[in-house]
Amino acid sequence: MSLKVLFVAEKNDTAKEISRIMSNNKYTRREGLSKLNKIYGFSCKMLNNDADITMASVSGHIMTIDFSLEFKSWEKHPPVSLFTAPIEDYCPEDSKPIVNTIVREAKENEMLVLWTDCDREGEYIASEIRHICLIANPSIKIYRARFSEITYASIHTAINQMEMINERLVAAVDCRKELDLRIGAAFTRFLSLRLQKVFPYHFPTNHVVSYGPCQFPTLGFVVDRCKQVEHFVPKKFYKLRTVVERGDTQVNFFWSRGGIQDRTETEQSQRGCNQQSVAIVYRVVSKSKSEPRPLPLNTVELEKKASRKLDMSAKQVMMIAEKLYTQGLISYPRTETNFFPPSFNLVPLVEEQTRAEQWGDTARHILRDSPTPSEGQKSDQAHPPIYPIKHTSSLQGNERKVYEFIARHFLACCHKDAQTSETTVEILVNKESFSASGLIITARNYLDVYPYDEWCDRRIPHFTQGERIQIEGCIEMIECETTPPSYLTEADLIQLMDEHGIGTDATHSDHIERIKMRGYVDVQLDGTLLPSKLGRGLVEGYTKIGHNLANSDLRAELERDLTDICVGKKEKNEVINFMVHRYKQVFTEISSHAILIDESLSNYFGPPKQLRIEYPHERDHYYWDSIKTQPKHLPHKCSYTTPSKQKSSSTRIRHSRMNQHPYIQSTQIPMTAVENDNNLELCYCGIPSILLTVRKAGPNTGKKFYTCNTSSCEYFVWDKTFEVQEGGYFMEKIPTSFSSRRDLVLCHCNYPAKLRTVDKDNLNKGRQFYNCTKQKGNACEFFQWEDDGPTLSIQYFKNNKSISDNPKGIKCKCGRLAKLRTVSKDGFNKGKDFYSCPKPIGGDCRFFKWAHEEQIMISNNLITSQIDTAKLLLCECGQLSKLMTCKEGSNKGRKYYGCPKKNGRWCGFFEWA
DNA sequence: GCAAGGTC
Repeated sequence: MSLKVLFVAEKNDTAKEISRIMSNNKYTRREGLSKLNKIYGFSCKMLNNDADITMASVSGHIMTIDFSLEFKSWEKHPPVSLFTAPIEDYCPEDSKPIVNTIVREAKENEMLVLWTDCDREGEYIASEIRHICLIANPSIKIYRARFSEITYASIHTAINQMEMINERLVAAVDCRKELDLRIGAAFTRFLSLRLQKVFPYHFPTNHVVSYGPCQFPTLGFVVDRCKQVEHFVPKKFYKLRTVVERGDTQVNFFWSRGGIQDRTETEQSQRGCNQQSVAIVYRVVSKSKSEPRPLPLNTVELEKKASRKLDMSAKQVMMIAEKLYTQGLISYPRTETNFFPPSFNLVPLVEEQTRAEQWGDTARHILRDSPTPSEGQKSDQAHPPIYPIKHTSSLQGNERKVYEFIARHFLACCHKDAQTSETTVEILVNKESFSASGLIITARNYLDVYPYDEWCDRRIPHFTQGERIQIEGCIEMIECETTPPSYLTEADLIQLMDEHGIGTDATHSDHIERIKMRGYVDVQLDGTLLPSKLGRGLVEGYTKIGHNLANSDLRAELERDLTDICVGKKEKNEVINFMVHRYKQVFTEISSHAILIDESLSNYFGPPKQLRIEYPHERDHYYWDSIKTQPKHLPHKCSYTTPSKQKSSSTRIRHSRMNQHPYIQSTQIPMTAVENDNNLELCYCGIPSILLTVRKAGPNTGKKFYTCNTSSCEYFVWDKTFEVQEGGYFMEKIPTSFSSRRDLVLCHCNYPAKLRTVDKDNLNKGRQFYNCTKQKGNACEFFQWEDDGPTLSIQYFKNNKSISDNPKGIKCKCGRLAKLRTVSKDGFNKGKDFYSCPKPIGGDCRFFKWAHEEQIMISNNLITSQIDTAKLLLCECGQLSKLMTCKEGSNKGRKYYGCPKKNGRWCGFFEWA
């Protein structure tokens, strides 16, 4: 009885090649449910058994992740919530035929062998396939085959040394995926939504201003280079030169000391030399040198060299390479490997190229000496270097250029190094040495087929050692200047990304393309990259806040953590928790200082067109989080105002804002600044905040709140000493003397409190205090020492609901007599009475109870079982809050109350149950 | 509408 075994590879190409090798070319092929992934069949020996093999494949990752439906809307939840929002795995539509094929085949086999690439992502893809197969066939035995190249020897070694999936590698990829999504999405939503509001003409609704941990460092490289160029200060330096005529040739002899910055010293040497009329040939040296042929081609080199030499972007090059690969013209183009394994048979590949009209001769020449490929050191342990498979002469345009480059490069590295002879002639003039050199290519070898390396002869006439040359005193001084570095080309950028570990070989060109698409960089006519106004403004804004998100160190640090997970030094959750916490802190600081980003962008885009501060719940959605997380007293980074200049009057405050703040000039929603002289509420900038009144019609009309006086931070707090209720009372904060205060002290029942004296024998004997005038049982719990500091005073207004409205003495959660109020908001419950805490909103205990039980109406969208009726809470927009459960994160399972509204109408109310 | 990573 034969073993029935299912093999699954990472891509169809690998599946086919493994099948070919293991079956000695005797395999069958049938269609799968996915057009691109065929199913191969063959028999072989496996674990000392006969085995019937079914070889299937996937196309990279099967599953992907995204936030749960609840968090898909950009407006429903603040971006900061994405740091902890639930994430779900799902199977995209185009993966379903692949999954269905694997499921079908897994049911038919007793063993599964995973042949995915031998890297971190390959290990993860293996785990995805395992997951699917186990659902289809829970008893299937699972093994992992590891191979570093697709050769007979490697495949047979892999099958005889099968292993288990390395869970650490899987955990590392899990970690990367989650962090990339959370961090990328949080910052992208935050920035997009903000700029859409602040610069609506430049960033209309739905315009995306993205952040990603790879794309932003890529932008950072471009910005850095641009700044290096701009800040470059040229320095003068001086050289000496003399020109010697020999026959028809003029030979430039340059001062052996090169260039020096000291002009006086150079002039002294020049004068000394010019006193001589004769130079002596001191030394003539000729030496042979090898000019090495290129290394076998990997992806990074293909992108770099082809984009340099073929006038194409790296992305274009890769897209064409992929097309050539699918046409069977070249090998797999995503590879890090730059050496051919010893077992690799190059001869048939070179033979194929003898058919080429332009380089066929070189191919024949290589075959005569047998190919000897150059050898690099890099390997991805999965793929060979890029080489041409079939010759074709039918390609046109850029496809032809890329194919020709790959073919010529392949032949060049199979050829021999070029040989040169370099001759250096040194002359002495007044003890100063001058030299000239020439270069002759003695054997072109690989250069015959590789025009991308530009070598040419630089001939020098014959000189004899000891020879005397007339120079006739013509030593000249040349004044030079140092020059700035050049702007980055795509090739330079790929080099930097490679060096700093930004992205992978397969994604470098994607990241470059993305920062072009987002409008962060512009491509110059010469192909170099310059940061756009947007790209530059963003990097400058983040840097001003103190978090340069464009720095590549952030990604490098994550890569180190991922490596630590792979080697068992760290745990996945440890890294996720740490990074989420850290980036959330960065996010909070950036969101509370985002004015600095606006400011940086306004340097390029002009003043913002819209007032940022409107009605609190219409402010940026991260507002809610910044209040909840209370990032108090961040370093003062405001640049607009100083506290001392704006304390005298409300009018002056407003003028100072209008004069100094570009946003205020285009205020669309009028606000009133209130007398603020004694305000000690400091905003996050550490300066006195301003007290404003909500003017916009809505449930909070007339309410007052403190916010940053310069709009430099996101500070926002409802004023707890003011409250305007329908027909209610008006509380005003006034510092009162103790004597004048006496008649005004009210208890929680809103009755004048009674002044009493402690008569018990204790430390407070004789001390006076206020409490409720009513008898025990009916009295509220108000208590206040008479000799305490300034307190609140209250003026009555008409129609105040009184104690008679709470005859049952219903108390709120903080022990005060609950206040009877009426729902004024339009809606199902308008006009209904309810009891709530008497304290102003913001400082209240959030107690809620309908005045008449029979009136209890629950919105249709709430399910009764979800509501803890003992704790009905009103959210900030007047709705009954909804009891919900955290689905993920450190608070998983913990219940909380939140605003029940959806679709961007969510008010931000939140309280742990 | 957001990230980065596979592959096609």
